[in-house]
Amino acid sequence: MATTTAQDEELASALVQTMHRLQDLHAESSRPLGLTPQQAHLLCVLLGGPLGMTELSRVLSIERSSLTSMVDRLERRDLVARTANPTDRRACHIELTTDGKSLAHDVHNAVVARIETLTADLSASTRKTLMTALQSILAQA
Amino acid sequence: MATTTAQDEELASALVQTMHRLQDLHAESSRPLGLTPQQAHLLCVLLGGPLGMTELSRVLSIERSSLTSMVDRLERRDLVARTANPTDRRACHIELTTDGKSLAHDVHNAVVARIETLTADLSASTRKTLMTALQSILAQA
DNA sequence: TATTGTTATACTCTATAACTATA
DNA sequence: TATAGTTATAGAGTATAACAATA
Repeated sequence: MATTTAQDEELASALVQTMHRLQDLHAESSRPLGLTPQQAHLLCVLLGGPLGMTELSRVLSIERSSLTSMVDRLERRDLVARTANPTDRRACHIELTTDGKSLAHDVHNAVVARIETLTADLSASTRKTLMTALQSILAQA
Repeated sequence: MATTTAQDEELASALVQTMHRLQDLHAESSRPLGLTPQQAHLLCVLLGGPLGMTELSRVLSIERSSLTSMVDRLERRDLVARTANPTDRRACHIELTTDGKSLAHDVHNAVVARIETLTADLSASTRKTLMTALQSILAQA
């Protein structure tokens, strides 16, 4: 059985605080570009290539029905497009338009730039250990 | 002028990914307790003591007008209460009720428990470095 | 005049349930 | 039957602008 120490809880709390701080920063970077944080996330995910609705909803951790309206709004702004899936007539691919790709790059760069200022003070070795730790955490998912 | 290396960007991207993963985990921990992630955040902030609307909106990074309706909903469920501020009749304190305090502890414990499973694999020294790095990042804010 | 909090309004995000078209 | 995506609906989160009461 797991014994939870005060240090464990402090670390977990620090991770939660950092999450909230990064969320704020993400929102602050998205807004000037005319995007909600959720829209920014969606566009950045699509930088990796087109995805179907079911797959995209899984990546974003939202219901497909919620995604439908999000995609509707972005499609109206010509930031994404629904394209037919040749091998399955029920399905579609969601892909970035030229404008969408450009905006996705902009928001990604803005977020990364903001975060880099937060990590600028860290030593090279701390940075390396941090990277390893984050990869370990992400691997649990 | 800042020179951005590929490693800097990788670290920033890993932080963003971790943020999204922790957000999901936070939502998954809140929902079974009947709370949205935003409501859970609000309640947990109030564990530190009562706050005025302006102060609370600043801590949560939302507009005061948005906070009004959130507090309305939580007050209807008897999780928080608005109490008068004796020294300023315009202002009020938002504080946890007995039920609210209990629920706030529950959600905090649930989130911490989930996060601890993610960091369980890290060595003591990695954990220590991670903690230091997070504190440095949080200090920038 | 400035500040505290609320109201009015309009969008966006989100889930659940029911539906259609296709596999 | 199962899956992909949508529609209908309801509630929650959010911002902007305008407001009342108090400082």
